[in-house]
Amino acid sequence: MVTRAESAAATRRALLDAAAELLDLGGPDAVTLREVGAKAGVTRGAPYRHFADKDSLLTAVASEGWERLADRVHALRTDPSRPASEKLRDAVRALVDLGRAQPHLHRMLFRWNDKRLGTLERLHRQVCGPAGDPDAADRAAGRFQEEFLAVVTAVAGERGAGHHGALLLAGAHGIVDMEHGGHLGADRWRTTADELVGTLVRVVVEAGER
Amino acid sequence: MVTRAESAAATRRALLDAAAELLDLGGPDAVTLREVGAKAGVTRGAPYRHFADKDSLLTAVASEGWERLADRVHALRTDPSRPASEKLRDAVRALVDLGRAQPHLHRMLFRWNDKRLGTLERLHRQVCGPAGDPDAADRAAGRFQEEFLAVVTAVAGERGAGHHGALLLAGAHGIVDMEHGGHLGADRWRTTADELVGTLVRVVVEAGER
DNA sequence: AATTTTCAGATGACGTTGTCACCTCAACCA
DNA sequence: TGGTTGAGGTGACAACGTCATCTGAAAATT
Repeated sequence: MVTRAESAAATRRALLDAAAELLDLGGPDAVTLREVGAKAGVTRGAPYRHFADKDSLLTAVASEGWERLADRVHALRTDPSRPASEKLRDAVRALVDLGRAQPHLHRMLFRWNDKRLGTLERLHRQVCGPAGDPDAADRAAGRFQEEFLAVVTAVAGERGAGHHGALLLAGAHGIVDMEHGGHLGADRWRTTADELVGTLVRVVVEAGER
Repeated sequence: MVTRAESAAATRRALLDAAAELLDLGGPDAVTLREVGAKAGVTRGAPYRHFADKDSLLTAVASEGWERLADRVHALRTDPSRPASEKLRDAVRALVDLGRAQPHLHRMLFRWNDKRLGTLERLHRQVCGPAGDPDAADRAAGRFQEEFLAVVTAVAGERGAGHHGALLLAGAHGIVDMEHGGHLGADRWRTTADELVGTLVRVVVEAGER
């Protein structure tokens, strides 16, 4: 026998999986609540028992993406059998790999607060208080950032670690994003995304050591 | 008296302006063909006389964004009154400024081939031949890249200019994109987007000189 | 054990959207 | 001048997000 809580949890999981799969295949617009429901074996209205709206569902998917990334970097960081510099390279590569394997999810990770127009967002938060769901994604992304920052610190020391960590993250994200857009494909640059990531890490680490 | 061609050209312009304005205000989803038409003084069906579909309209807007950027960098590059290193800094800053002023347009610039799933896209192009509209955006983006590359070459020389140019572009794009997403706002990094751009340019130029 | 409450899920409905087929009519060309 | 063209208007359609309402079974209460 299945308790109600179990059944609900299973449905929620199925909804998240279905949404993630549709996201990978066709991007956010391809994630229709009707099809998500169908894939999860429920009807179009069911998702509203688990998520406030479509955006919340996608935010939850992004949230799990950050979690996975954070776990991976954490495992990497706490592995004593490898030198710190290798760890940093692999931490960056973890982000790049996820971006390569799941381009649309990558886009989602760096877009969960897309709707806010900057200023409007802060006003909204001041008035309504922090919303429940976005904060989950916020926290998950924060966990990844903490882990990543720790890896950077292990290599470059406390001094300017945040600055260089942010530069690494932004650089890696930019490279992956431009690769998706086809902006690195032109043979104008005479390079590849992999070479760029390599140079990025080397150059930033050297700057950090100085 | 207005000729038909003039009237049509004016409508097309009005449609592009309206779409660009709506894009700036609320992102791609806020660009409704109905509202675009209304702003341009026509009805919802009229845009289809000028653009194949909504995506083509947005692609055309992105195309003009690239054009503007290319023009700006070109003017900068051919100004003899300033040192090459300053020009490079300002070329990067041109991209950053546009990203700051028009976040949604920035997103659009790096996303005009979002729908393609990489492999699928190439198959489609092989079968159907190059589509008319995406190639326009492609060319406009290419013009910007050429101009930017020329600026980089003037500073760092031919050797590895493409590599370092691509790294600069990807880095700048990544920084702006992360800023939009709020991922630089956390005081975890103890830095700002401006500082990051500064470090990026300095570090890459140093690497290029070596 | 019987009854009430709760809540996941189903269903019908509504407004909005992109898109198309069809219509109109003024500018254009022969 | 009469036919052609093509920009724009209009009605219609399917798909979508979302909500109000209903249902039935699990859970809580008595």
